[in-house]
Amino acid sequence: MTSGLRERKKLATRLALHQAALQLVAERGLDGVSVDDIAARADVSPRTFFNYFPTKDDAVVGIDASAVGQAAERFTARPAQESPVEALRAVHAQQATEMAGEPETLWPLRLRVIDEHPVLVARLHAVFGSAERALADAIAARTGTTVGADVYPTLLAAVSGTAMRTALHAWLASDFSASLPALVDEAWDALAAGLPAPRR
Amino acid sequence: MTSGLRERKKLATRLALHQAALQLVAERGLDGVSVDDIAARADVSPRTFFNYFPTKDDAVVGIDASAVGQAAERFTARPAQESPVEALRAVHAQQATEMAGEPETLWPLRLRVIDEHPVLVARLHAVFGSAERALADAIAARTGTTVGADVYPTLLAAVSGTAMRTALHAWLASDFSASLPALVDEAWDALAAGLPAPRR
DNA sequence: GCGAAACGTGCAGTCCGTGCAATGTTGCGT
DNA sequence: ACGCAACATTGCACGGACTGCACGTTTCGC
Repeated sequence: MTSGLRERKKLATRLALHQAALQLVAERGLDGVSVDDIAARADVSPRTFFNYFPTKDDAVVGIDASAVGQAAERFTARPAQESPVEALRAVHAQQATEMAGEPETLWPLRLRVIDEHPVLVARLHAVFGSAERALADAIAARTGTTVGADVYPTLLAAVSGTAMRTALHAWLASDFSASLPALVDEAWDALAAGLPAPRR
Repeated sequence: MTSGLRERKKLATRLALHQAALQLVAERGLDGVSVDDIAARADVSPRTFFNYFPTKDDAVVGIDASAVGQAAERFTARPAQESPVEALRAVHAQQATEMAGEPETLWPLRLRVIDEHPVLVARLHAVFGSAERALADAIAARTGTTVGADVYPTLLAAVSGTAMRTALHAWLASDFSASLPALVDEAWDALAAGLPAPRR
């Protein structure tokens, strides 16, 4: 499937750099860590670092563009009779489960580090942003409109990103004791109801 | 009111730098413009540039933190019987009117330039982000919850930012021929209705 | 006016990010 | 097994972003 020694090595190096970046920044803060430090811990030359990430910040966030188109593809693959919101909820449910199930500490550490550095939050937004653009096209296709003619596709795509980010943030705030899928669901419940003031 | 020669000069220099940055980047693109170029056009030394903006990108975006808390304050000032969404709509309506009425070309140019550079979009998101944090607190106060206990305040604050950004983007896409307040309203209609698929 | 505080500026230095060219590794055909 | 072609790693040199510091100049409150 993944085949090739080359491919595997590349993936391994990329992950090593990402984890080195995460750990170091968690210890010393973003400004206390240089690209040279990260490269050193991952056992590659500083120059090689930039073959894997265009930016120090990107190495810390460590989400590749390939995972980005995924959401739009999954959305398109959902049964046609589902409404856009229903389809999105299903996609998010799947993603949330995957994130919560990964190497365990990766996402928590990532989120903790990102949350402490506004620059990285912005970077994360940028990553989501390109996913949302693809998603907007997919939504437009499903509803028979175009992104230019109607606000709906762009709005819904952006809102879905917001829902996921909010859930991730709440997950972090709960110190990862809450269930991520449950938080995602909660967010979508509020959205689907038109954001009414919560009863107390 | 604004008093002091010092204050006025500072404001003027800040604006000069921002506009210099905008124009230059519009002409040559973000990478074609150096801080020295911007400082030169605004008639200050390169070193002085950094007394006004922490970053080249910030000078291009040019939105100060003072305008940021504004949304939360206005929200809090709304009559108490309004629901959170109603109050937010009112605040956004006012903001949209102001933006559309400003020096005319400032926002259009800003949006055009920002939209062409993902890095700047991220920076804009960061600015909105701090506004949203303040807003979340205000929303929590209004609904009698706290930001920690419930997703609602954070979610609604983030969604409101999304609504405004989406409207701004649609405004840009219409080449500024559409009415910004109308676009904002349209976005909120969809949100308040729970984001149903648009009828065709 | 006058002293204190704020502002503008130059200088030196660190780090980020990139193009280029040399060197080492891997994959593949024979 | 061999050698060549493709690709990955690395060092070097460079331009630009940003910061701390020190010094001269301007403005403010009295």
